[in-house]
Amino acid sequence: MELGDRKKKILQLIIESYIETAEPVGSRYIAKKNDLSLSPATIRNEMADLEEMGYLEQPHTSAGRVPSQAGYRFYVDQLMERYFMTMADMERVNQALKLQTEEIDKIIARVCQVMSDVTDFTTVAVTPKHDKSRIKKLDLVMIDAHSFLAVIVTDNAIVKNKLFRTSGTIDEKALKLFSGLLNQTLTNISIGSITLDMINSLKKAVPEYANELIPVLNFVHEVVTQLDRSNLYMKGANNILKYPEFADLDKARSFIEFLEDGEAVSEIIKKVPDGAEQTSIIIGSENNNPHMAGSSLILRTYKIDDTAYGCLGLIGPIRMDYRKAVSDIEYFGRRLSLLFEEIFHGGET
Amino acid sequence: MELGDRKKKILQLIIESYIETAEPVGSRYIAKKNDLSLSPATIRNEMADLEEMGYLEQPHTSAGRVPSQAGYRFYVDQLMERYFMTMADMERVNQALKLQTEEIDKIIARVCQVMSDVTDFTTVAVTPKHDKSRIKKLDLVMIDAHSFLAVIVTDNAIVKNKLFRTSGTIDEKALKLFSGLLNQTLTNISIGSITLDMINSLKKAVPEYANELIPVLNFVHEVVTQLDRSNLYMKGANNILKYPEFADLDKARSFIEFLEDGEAVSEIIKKVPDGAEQTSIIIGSENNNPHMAGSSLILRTYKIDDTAYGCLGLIGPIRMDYRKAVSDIEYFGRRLSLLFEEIFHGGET
DNA sequence: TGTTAGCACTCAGAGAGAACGAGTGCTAAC
DNA sequence: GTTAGCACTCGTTCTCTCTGAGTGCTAACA
Repeated sequence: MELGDRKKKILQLIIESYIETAEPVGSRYIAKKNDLSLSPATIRNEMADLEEMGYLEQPHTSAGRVPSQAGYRFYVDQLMERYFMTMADMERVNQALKLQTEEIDKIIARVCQVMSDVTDFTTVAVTPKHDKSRIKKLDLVMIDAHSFLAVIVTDNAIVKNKLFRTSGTIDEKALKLFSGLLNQTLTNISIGSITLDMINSLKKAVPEYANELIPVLNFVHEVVTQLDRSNLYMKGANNILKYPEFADLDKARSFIEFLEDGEAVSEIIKKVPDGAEQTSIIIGSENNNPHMAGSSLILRTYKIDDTAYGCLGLIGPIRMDYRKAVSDIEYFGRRLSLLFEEIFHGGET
Repeated sequence: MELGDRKKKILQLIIESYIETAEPVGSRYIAKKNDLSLSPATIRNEMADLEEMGYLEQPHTSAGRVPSQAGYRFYVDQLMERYFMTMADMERVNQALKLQTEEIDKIIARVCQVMSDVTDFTTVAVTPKHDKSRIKKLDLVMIDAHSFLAVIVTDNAIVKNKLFRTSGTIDEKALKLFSGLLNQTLTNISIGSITLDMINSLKKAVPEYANELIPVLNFVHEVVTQLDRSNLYMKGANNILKYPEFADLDKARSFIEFLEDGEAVSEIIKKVPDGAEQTSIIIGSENNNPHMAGSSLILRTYKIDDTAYGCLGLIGPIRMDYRKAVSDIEYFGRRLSLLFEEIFHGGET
């Protein structure tokens, strides 16, 4: 059966009312609420049809209707109107983002935090893999006679460091030698192409300093592996406590624990196609994870540079305000892409 | 009135039973539970006395007794027996801590996380002020013709960095000049003694490069201010959902929000005397914050080095297992002090 | 043919009251 | 000083009824 305009309108009204109030919607309410000028009885007929088609459900005989998962899907695909973020929220976002520039990952973590504050949802953010970036400089800074610090800087300004203690005393000269060696071999090639063999071969280059060098090489390997992987940030997991869906405390707590583990969410996000700035809406059980069957995800990719994309996400109950969520996340995604554009190709700071 | 041994024993039993079950404790239960071999009636007399003295309270006539704040205080000061952390928990802690060495703040954040997992409490950790540490090296790494990265390394291995973009092109020579200038003036003196004047005076040294240098100087100032301040980490705020005290969802949520703000907790921790490794127990309204009147804090200082102390904390309901909490936090404190001892004065890595 | 008024029916939720039982304080006897 | 006995309190739980929002169906209407 094809959905007539009137049915569409009714479905939309029901869904939007339910999103707002979390209460089953009755025919009377719809009849009064708007300009269709139809009697409750007529609305009831239409609602019965919509239920038959699978877009609505009835918690029990004497309750109103509630959107089904298919109902939300139809709404999101065909009925949902565009929403615009309020100026106040935009201002808030801009304020939060205009703080000092810092490490990429920290910027992303902060966006995640702000997004959770603004949207009242649990937010996640995946940092890009840095397998395409290159080590720009590998510095060994002497701290005292028994310790030095290794600092790795990449061409997209990621800095990793680690302190080392040595058994014997070390001197600047040995450190210079090491760092020369390391810089020679490992800089200016993409992280993804650095292999364990390459790193290991360096061990043989200075056998007399092997004791000191091996831990440094392990560190390099660790950093390379780390950068080759994307990272998941999650903020505001306890925002779910704001939704009546999670009024049951045990349910809420175990869901928060499940979320904070991060594994499952990562799994879902991985399936988002890479390489284009776009928004995905995953409703309820569409995510194929029984623990999250009652939740929806809105995902949005963002661009770091031509070789790296990351992903932002909102997690909320199925009955979430998709209009607002989509508009919000798109704003954040755009802002973030823009910010990186500025950082990497923009004017002066 | 002085507390006889029998009264003490009864008080202890009541408190420990209440800590375990969160249910008011009746006379029958105490009479049966243990070897006092007294009848419920006798226990009731004693309980009435203890209530009169202010150590116990009655939620209502027909309920059992519940410890008062004064009761917990007396328990903590005089009755509480030593408890030893289980080997399993210790093992868990050691596993979590033996991962790679990294930035001090990150180690502390991780300890905070592990502590929250092991204890089921909300945990906080204050990183030490680094006002006594010194800038060891200030490096400017050229990234491309229009950008460079400033990296600051302190003598206790803290690394801060920031990316800068320049309007004109820059060359290695100018960067060398800058970094020479900066290193000359700012290294090897304690962070606390670096003044804004000192930083500003550098602006005049190379007027021709002022445009490029000023942002860097601002960054230096920012880092110095940051290091001069202690940082608060908080983990497991939603652990409070595990306690029946927070069965009311709204209460729980607003308390979590209040906690995560961090301000109030910082305020309380500030009052802990610095400079010695010790445990403080702050019960209920003793913390002087109405929002936290229903919670207790266990605080433990730890030592980074002779000039810097930090603080770990557990936050839970007043009815918390003080025995276990104290033992746990002391173990973590000791482990952390030890870890830093190793990092800064220990053998090889 | 679509719309509507009318009506019987369903069922969750609120409220009232009764029964229960855990616990108390007091008294009197041991 | 201790304990058995007993009346009393009061939160909790259960049952029952009542209420009202909402439904589906039927028959009349435009």
